[in-house]
Amino acid sequence: MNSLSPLTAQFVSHFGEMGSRWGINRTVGQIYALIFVSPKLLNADEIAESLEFSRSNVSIGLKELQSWRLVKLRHNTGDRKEYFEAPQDVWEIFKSLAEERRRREVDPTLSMLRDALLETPANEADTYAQDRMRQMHELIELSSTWFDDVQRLSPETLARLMRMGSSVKTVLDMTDKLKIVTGRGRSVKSKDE
Amino acid sequence: MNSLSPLTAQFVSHFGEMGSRWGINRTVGQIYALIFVSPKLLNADEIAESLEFSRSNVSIGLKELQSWRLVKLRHNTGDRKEYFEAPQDVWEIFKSLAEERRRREVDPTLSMLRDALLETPANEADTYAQDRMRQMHELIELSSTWFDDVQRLSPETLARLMRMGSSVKTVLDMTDKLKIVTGRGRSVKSKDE
DNA sequence: TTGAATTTTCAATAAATACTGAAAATTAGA
DNA sequence: TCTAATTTTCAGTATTTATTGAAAATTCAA
Repeated sequence: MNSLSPLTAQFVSHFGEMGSRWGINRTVGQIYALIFVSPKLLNADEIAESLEFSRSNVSIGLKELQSWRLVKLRHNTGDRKEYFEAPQDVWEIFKSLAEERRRREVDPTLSMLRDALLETPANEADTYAQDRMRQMHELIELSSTWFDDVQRLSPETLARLMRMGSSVKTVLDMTDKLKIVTGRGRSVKSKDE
Repeated sequence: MNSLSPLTAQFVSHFGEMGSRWGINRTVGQIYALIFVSPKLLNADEIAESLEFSRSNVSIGLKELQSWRLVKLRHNTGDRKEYFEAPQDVWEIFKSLAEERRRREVDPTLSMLRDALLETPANEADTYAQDRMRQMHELIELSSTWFDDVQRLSPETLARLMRMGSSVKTVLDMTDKLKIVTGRGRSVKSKDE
């Protein structure tokens, strides 16, 4: 890793390792890490130089990162090169990642499950299998629509919710009581309402 | 896939594909899927037979699944073979998965970041890099302690929270008002309180 | 303890994935 | 339009990861 400060080198190399546990590969992880901590926009040649990868490898990696919406392409005036940066807001980054994983992994699974649930079970075992698939479908559907909802909260509200931690239960209980008293909203029933 | 019903075959093969996008590999994904939808405990030979993998491959795959706490080992009376099953409760499964990912991916990253944050930046660029790392650390720390908290909620409370979706904001606002009126708890201040 | 049943390990091989350099394609200004 | 700068593609190679069969280790009941 040519001329990287020890601090950055450490970070970059950790992301390389982690990258491969993730779907993403080592190179891509390192490229991202480098861009993430860089105070200035970087171009592909600089990245290839710093990380000692071939130019073509960097090109492929950057394409991958763009497809995950983790890096943004920029142009500097009077320079034909393409420059890259990571979005500033880490929440934004987190959301892109989540959205993209959802698109690639969750949605296809939901769609497969939906199809499977429409089929007529051929025997006992199929009936059981279908029931398991139903449970899985329900869980995934519930958690992903919830994630959608939460994502739409303002960062402030979200932070508030998070800071609240498990004491959120008290709050829920409180509002249920209020609803019962005032008669507003539907009261909360058992799981299968 | 020997003698699997079309329904199960479809499910198993989807998990195979997905498995490789995940950290897990194709074989492991398929083994898990098969166990998940099976109405009875399965032993390694049955799995090898159904999926047409070598016995040793199944053995390795099962070890991997156990290390993720995704399958449980059982013994049938009067039979020396080891039988496997997936936990019944899909929430349990989800939690194991999350915990294990955390242990393997999140915790090492947090620890690397903490180390990096203790170092003295050598120059401008390092100062910036460290600041970016601080942002990342904060986000990861916040979301993982939150996840811990949420995980501790009863399934009912959790379901309640989820069903509530983004209207949770209204509830938070409501309680803030109550707290102000009654003077209980600390009021919620700006992000950097 | 022994030994049959069973699981695990391991070295060899196969398959998949990553990486490179060189050539082709694209781009934007002259 | 032409050309130099730049990015992308691609076929070949290297590396990593997955898979297997056979041998070793373990286990449990007799």
